[in-house]
Formats: sequence, structure tokens, C-alpha cells
Amino acid sequence: MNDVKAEIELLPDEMIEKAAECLKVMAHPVRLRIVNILMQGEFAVHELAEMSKTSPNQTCEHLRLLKGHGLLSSERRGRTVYYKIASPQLPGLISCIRTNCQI
Amino acid sequence: MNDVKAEIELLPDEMIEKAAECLKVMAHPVRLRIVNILMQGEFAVHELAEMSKTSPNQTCEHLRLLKGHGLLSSERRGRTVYYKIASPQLPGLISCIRTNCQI
DNA sequence: TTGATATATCGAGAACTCTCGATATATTGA
DNA sequence: TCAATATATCGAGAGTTCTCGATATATCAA
Repeated sequence: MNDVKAEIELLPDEMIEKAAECLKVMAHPVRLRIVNILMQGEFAVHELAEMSKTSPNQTCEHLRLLKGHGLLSSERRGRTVYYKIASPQLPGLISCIRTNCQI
Repeated sequence: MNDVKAEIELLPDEMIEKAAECLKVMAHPVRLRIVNILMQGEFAVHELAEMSKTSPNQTCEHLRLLKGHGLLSSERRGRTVYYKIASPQLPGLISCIRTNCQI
């Protein structure tokens, strides 16, 4: 039994925690939709709210969470705030999710 | 505004929900660890429990959840139940997570 | 300055997930 | 059959996340 496990690669707890945290951020329909839209360019909060059929305040909160994890960045131009993808890894992750999670 | 959105690809709700559900299942440190271990072969519940430093009953529940979503399958041999990866997409997804979620 | 538009934040309650101990079931060997 | 081992299920309480309405802030144009 110990022989079997001696050969097994066990990833460090810290790495596992980090990845689980990253997945948790993505594991929400509205956030997934927002990120999929942002794969196609930069959009304003109210545009994202409308396209994801979510109230502006909820959209803001989802955007804040995504931005807080370094996945998005934002820029205000006039009274409008535009969000875009900030993490270089995000497009790869999303396209992989689309392939492997039946999207 | 409508011009911009007319060109945007909006994935069907159903697909988004399904993918979010799939990510939610993976978005737990113990389940992520279990799946990473099972990438290296078939293991018994008590082995997985020990390697993931989780009680057997909790390990069972995580395994049940993963199996319930079609990600794992199990086979009893004697009093031991062995779990392995059942979903063909899972290895690709995991390796992508390892690349893009800093694992 | 005022009103309109756009975004952001806060607090409370609902809903969901996690964890744990207790208990149940299954299998084997004495 | 009985005890031991292995796995599975259940219910309660703790902890999180989600959602919503209310409110705050920021910017612009009249």
C-alpha cells in the first residue's frame, strides 16, 4: 500500500487551494457568461448586464470579484466603465472549458 | 449599441449552466486533489482518503458527487471499492487547469 | 447647480455547501 | 455467526455564497 503511494505525485496543498479558488470564481453562470462575452472584446457594465440578463448592481459585483482575482481589468471613460480580460491564462482556460465542459 | 451586440456570440443559457455546474464540482480542494490522484491510476476509497488527508466518509461524499456528474466510475472488488476517471474530457480539463490556474 | 445616466457598495435574508458524528450496509475470515 | 474492515448515507449545525433593494458615488449636459 505504501509502495503504491510512494510513486504518486501529490501536488502541494497551496497549489491545489489556489486552483480550487480560481475555479470557484469561474463556477457561476453569470460570471462564465461575462467572461465569454469579454473574450470578444471590451464592454461596458450596462452592456454586460443586458447581455447576461442580470441587474447592473449584480453585474458590478460579479465584475468586482473577477477583477479582484486578477482576471479582468477596468477603465473608466466618461461615465462608462469598460471591462476587459486581464489574465493571459484566461482565454486558454475558457476555450478548454468550452471543449471539455460541453460548451 | 445594438450594432455592437448584434455581432456578439452569446452561448445558450443551457450550455453556460452546464459548464458552471461542471466547474462547481471541480472547485473544491479535496475533489481537485482526488481527481489529480486518479489521473495516475485507480485507487481505493481509503487510499484516496489517506492521500487527501480527509476522513473516509467525507471522501465517499466527494467521490459520490464526482461520480454523480459522470466524472468518475467505481468498481467493488471484495470489500474495497476502486474509483477511476470515467469522463474522457476530464484529463484534458485537469491538465488545462494545471497550466492556467497556476498548478 | 440640477437632473439624468452609469457604476459601485452595503446589509439582510435566502439558499446552498461543507463538515462532522452517528449509523447503516457490504464483504471477508475466523 | 461474529468481529473486523471498508464503504456509504443521513441529519444537524456552521459557514459561504447569492440575491435583492436601498443607497452612494461619478460624470456629463443642460
